Amino acid sequence: MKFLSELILMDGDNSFLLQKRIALLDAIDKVGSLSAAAKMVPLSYKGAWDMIDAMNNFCPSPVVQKATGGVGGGGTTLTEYGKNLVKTYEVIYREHQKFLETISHVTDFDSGSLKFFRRFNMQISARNQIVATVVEIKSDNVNATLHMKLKSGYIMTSVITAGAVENLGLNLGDEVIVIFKSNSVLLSTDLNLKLSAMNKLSGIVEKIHLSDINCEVVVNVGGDYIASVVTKSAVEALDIKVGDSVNAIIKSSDVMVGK
Amino acid sequence: MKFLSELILMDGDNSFLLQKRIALLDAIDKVGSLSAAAKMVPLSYKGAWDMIDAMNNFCPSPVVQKATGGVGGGGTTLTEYGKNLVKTYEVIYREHQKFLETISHVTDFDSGSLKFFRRFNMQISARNQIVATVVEIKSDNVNATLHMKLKSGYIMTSVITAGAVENLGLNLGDEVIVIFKSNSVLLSTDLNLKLSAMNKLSGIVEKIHLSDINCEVVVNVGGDYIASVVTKSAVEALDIKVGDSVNAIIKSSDVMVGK
DNA sequence: TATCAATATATATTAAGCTATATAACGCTA
DNA sequence: TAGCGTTATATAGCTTAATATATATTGATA
Repeated sequence: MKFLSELILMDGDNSFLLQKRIALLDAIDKVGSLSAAAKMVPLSYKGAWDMIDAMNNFCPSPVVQKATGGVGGGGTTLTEYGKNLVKTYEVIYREHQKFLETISHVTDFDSGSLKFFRRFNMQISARNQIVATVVEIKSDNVNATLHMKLKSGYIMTSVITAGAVENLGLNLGDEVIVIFKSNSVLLSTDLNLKLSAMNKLSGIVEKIHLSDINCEVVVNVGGDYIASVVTKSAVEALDIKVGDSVNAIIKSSDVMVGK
Repeated sequence: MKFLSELILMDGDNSFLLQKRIALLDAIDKVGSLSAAAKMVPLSYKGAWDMIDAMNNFCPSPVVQKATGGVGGGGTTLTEYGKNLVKTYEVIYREHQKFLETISHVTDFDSGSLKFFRRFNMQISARNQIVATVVEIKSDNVNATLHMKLKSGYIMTSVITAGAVENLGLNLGDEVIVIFKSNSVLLSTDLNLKLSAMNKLSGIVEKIHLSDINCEVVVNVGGDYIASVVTKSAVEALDIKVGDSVNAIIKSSDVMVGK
């Protein structure tokens, strides 16, 4: 979807104009008329008309459908494509704002470099990335123990270095991402198993994906999906099938935190 | 450094103007004169003068030092502050471009959401994040083995899911970030130790940071720093001191990859 | 002290974009 | 067929910002 980034983002010259364009689309969706939407934004009718015309020509698919004449004189409505454009813009805009906020914190003005990490804007290979809220922080000189609450209600524990807590600026109540590799996830069918200092999450097996040696098992834990890679023989020994109840077990030292 | 983000980034209305401002500063630094720099950008003299005046007034510290009269008529030179501004802008600009490029790939236009991860723009708690280049990819249905070359020449191995390789769009030659927790790093003084399927990196102990129970040891491996957290007793047993040669050992399944 | 090339400052012109306004075309309804 | 509120289209006017241009000022140097 390269075209989208060009329309929305590369337009750095005047992202302000872009915001008006999206506001216009949004208003059209609400009002059903270009002239009325133009007044809402506000924008002159011709200005609004030119914008829509430009977008319809530029986009691979029209953004609005216009009707002239008829009862009520006609009207303008968003196409499915136009609605997607608005929705996508909002996602990207929010993410962009977050980017702007973050980068000012991690940039070192005096040296002209990124303070902690060379790149913080990246995707990582870990399959398991779950949103959570920090509910407790315990720290000594070297290590810190974090407790985080998932939306399913489960509390997860992570042990990371105290330096990392400081670098991330972690505080109680922060929304964070709990990260762990699928290799770090063990499975157990003994639901009453007692373990210390471990994360134990009960869920339902959603999907099983086999290869010659390994096996990826996806477990639904209260709406969050956890991927586990275990050996094929382990799955056979436990006799795990889709729909079974299982425990996903993750060592707290295998759990990382992102913010 | 909140002010910086306001100057550089919040100026979304006309980041184009901003680019001109930076280009002007850069030209001044090269030429040593405002009028000559204005011609280079290009920009009218008054336009350039107004820009500089605005920046000098807006910034907490002047951006340039101007001299009128004297041999050669005077001149304009960047202050230390102005030089930092240019340097910092370049870092942020590059990072911003990367952001723009990435977000168009991970945004799903049809649903208006982020495709793979809810947030990819984050810092993570892992202390060890080292730049490397992908030199080999072996993949089966579930797992993939990656070989990556550090700038020090060492090859590191990572085992991640095949799905992750696909999501990240990993290819040979890509620049990636090797990520692992300091808890996953073992230390050994037996430099000839043979291990299979492990990452073994020789380096020099740079720093030792003690607490009651744990101990953080920082090892310099050919210019890259690797942090290891081990128990205090282990450090005492191995008798590790700053300046010693040690091996840092990381299981390949503990190594994550970021892009 | 005259000279020189730069800064400092003001004014008129140009360019671009948007607004305001007017008018035509349209097609359903009563 | 007359009425309506909308889209479609053209034009004149306003606003803003940048440019072009001109002129004064400055201070070390020959």
